[in-house]
Amino acid sequence: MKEELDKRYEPAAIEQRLYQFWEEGEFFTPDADPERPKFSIVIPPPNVTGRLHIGHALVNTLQDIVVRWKRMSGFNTLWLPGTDHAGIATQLMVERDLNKQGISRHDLGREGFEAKVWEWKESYGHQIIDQLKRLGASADWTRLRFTLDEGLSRAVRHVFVTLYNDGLIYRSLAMVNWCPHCRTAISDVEVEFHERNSRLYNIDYPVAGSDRKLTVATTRPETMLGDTGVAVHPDDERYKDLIGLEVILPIVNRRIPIVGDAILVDPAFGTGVVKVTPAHDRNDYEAGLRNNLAQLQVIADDGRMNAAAGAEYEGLDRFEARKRVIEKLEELGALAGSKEYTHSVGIHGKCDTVIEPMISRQWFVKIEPLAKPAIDVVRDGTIQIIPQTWESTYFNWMENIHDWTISRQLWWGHRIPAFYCANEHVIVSETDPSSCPECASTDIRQETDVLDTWFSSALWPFSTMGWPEETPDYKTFYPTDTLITGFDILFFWVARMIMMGLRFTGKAPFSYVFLNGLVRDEHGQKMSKTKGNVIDPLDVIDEFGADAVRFTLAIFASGRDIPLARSRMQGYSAFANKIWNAARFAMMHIDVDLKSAGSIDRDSLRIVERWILSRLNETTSTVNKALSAFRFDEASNAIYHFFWHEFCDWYIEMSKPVLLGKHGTEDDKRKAKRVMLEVLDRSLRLLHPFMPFITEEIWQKLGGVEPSIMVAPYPIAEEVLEDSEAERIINAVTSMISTVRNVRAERGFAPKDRFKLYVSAHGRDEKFFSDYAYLLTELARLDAVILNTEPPAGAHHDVVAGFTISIEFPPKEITKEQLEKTQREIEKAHKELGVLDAQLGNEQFVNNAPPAVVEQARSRKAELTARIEKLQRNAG
RNA sequence: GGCCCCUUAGCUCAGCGGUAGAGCGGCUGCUUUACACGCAGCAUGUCGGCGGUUCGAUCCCGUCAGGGGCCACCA
Repeated sequence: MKEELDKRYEPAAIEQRLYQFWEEGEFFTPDADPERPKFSIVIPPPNVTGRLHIGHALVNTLQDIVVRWKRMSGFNTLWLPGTDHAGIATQLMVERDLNKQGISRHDLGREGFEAKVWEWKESYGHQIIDQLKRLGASADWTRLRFTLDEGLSRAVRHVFVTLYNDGLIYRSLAMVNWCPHCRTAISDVEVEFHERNSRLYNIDYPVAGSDRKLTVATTRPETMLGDTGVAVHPDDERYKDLIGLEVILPIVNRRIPIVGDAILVDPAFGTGVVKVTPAHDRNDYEAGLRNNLAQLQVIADDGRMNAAAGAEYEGLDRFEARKRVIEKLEELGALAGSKEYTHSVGIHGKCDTVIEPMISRQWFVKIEPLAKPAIDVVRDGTIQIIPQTWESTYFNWMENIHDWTISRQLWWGHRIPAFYCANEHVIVSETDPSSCPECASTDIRQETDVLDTWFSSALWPFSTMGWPEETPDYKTFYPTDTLITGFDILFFWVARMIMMGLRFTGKAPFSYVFLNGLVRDEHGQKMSKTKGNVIDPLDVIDEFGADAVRFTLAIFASGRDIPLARSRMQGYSAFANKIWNAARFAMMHIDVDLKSAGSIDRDSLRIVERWILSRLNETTSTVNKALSAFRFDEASNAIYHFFWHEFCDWYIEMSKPVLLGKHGTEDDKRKAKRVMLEVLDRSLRLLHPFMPFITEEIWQKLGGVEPSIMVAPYPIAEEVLEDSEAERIINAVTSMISTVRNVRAERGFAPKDRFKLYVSAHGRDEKFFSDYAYLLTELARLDAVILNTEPPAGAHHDVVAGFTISIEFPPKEITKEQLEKTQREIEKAHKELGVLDAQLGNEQFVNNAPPAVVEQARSRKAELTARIEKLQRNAG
């Protein structure tokens, strides 16, 4: 071997080359071996025109970790990638671009516009895919899907038609959330409520034929133009006599009825009188139906007032109309005051426009029959949501679910497979009908609305596998195993996939849902362009390497929000460099590669080698367990700690005397090299899912049998490698070394000063400390280790890991500070001893506590007693 | 109003019944032949307050106080 590595790890130099090697080697594509168990996962499809942001980086890093882990663990693994057509988002983006050129989508017409968006998709659709590749994502790109692909579109049509025929899709006039900017209906979950400062206006409505007036309050005065009634509580003594009379609506001077409505009106709230605008308010709509009030639409699709609002207001934007109405009311003396008011306002998150409730004919999914079984599978554990605390949120939402508005008045999306004939008969069909089955009319036109993007995403786990055909992929890989996504789309996506999956495949689409948190900045603030605290994953990949970015995301990923800091990524790029240099050191000494290295004769190993293998074994066990439980943080932490602080800090240092020929036989050296190679190999494989690039690069230089580390077997813990004896003794050695270093620094000696160490050890331990004294002399920089001999007067005494030791220093004045420090330590030990004495003196403790705990307390007491005695000698 | 989460070292967080931990930052040494993106050492905590359960509580239960999230309501 003896191959030289560069002194520093340069990620940019290898990442692209290795990714290309993987892709060309077809390592991401599962084989057709039906003997091996399968593992499958589908990507949460990013928007096709999107750009990779840090949230994508997180969710895809976690998926890739799981996928690489499973693949190496022997599963026939499929990670199925794809993109989403993202109806509104994409349409808005393309429209914005057209607007810059002074073109509106209406200039192009529907077909022309659609063609334009497809052009966009061709130009920018691969961008996010390329960016995922830079992250190291090992998805099977040969199976790349897009929600508007023909196959997926057919699944969409099939589901729509089936649900329609089952009576679960209906078309109806109803109050919906209308976005005047996008000019489409949107579903309830798409409405975001934000607190806004506003004013609450009181308006006097004179009662017709009386000198009384009713005062109503509103934050939306312009809607009064569409009022068709006022309501009071039927039992309200103040007003009940007025029910059945009319008020005269100011400005428009229309007479509208006073009705009694116990549901709409809370007599204790405000004036106890409510203006009723059935066409522009959800509650008023219901109240209007109950009381036979007219529905008068005064706001048009585009958010401007229409002719029904009156000539004075027609054509004005609703907010401009609001101002004018207030002015007019003041002028008429009908404004009875106003006050500042904070309330939540429905906003369309995609375009930041205030939602206008509107009556409109839309398509809906009757959701309750779909929700029930979807609740059951989570309740009975068929699907597990992790962290589990999200389950109550899921239940809460599913149990109060409303019908799903699925039609969108957009051009970009799956056009609803419904048709109307000249006689307005509705034909719902997967294929285009040539004539109406009811009236034989051949004058057929298709519904112009498209479906909510989430309608197609809801089918993603099976539509991507070729469903409704029973394709080999569908049979092999559906249902999938795990879903990893953000909690923010639990309702939008996860819940709907569960409902649709159960309904159409009869199976839960996955068994585990891991919901990751939000990536925030280092102080827990949301990342936003305006705050300027956004971390661009591509920037940090350039700066620190993909492995460091991935590792940082993983080590924070426990399901909570992630406070991401550049300093952490810098820290883990240092870790990558550490790995690189450990490998560099190893390769300077190791002279066999993995292919030709024989097996290890464990029985003949020296204790240092037994120890590191035992530590690695425990790490392996921790990592596998943690990954099974989606504890990415615990898994990555365990490897980090092992590699840096056990393997590098201790094992490599302890192996140097042997490797450099300062100690031991040629055979010892050969074994040390073999174990060094073993630990490096296993560590790299263990680490590969987290840091795929650097591990591949080094592992290939070590000459692995498999063509790539990504298809080498993932380490599993083996009981034979557990070695408590080695752990006990090496723990004592490292503790002694730390104590010597510590005391050396405390007493103000230089690192080059050498001392003698006296250790009292008996039986097998005496043999050990005699054979392995070099570990102490080399690492603690000692002259000699002297066993079971009375140390000279003035030596420093201590008890470490059960062994009494003394350090013989050259004569040097002990300072006051040092004495005080010793006193503090004695006090601390006394305090702990006091606690132990109290415990052991307590019959309840001795009788009730587990024997191991009592035993531990006894031995700790013995050690503390001995230690206090030694420390007191140090203090003179 | 309903549900959920958080409060532990200067910062960001692990730990969740048996002697308080990590990373970053700070301080002191060290050009030790893998790595100064390094090595060694040091410091700092009434584990938010108050009760309770327990032989024992940072950990379990109750309660109060701060902070955050989701849903519903908001004339």
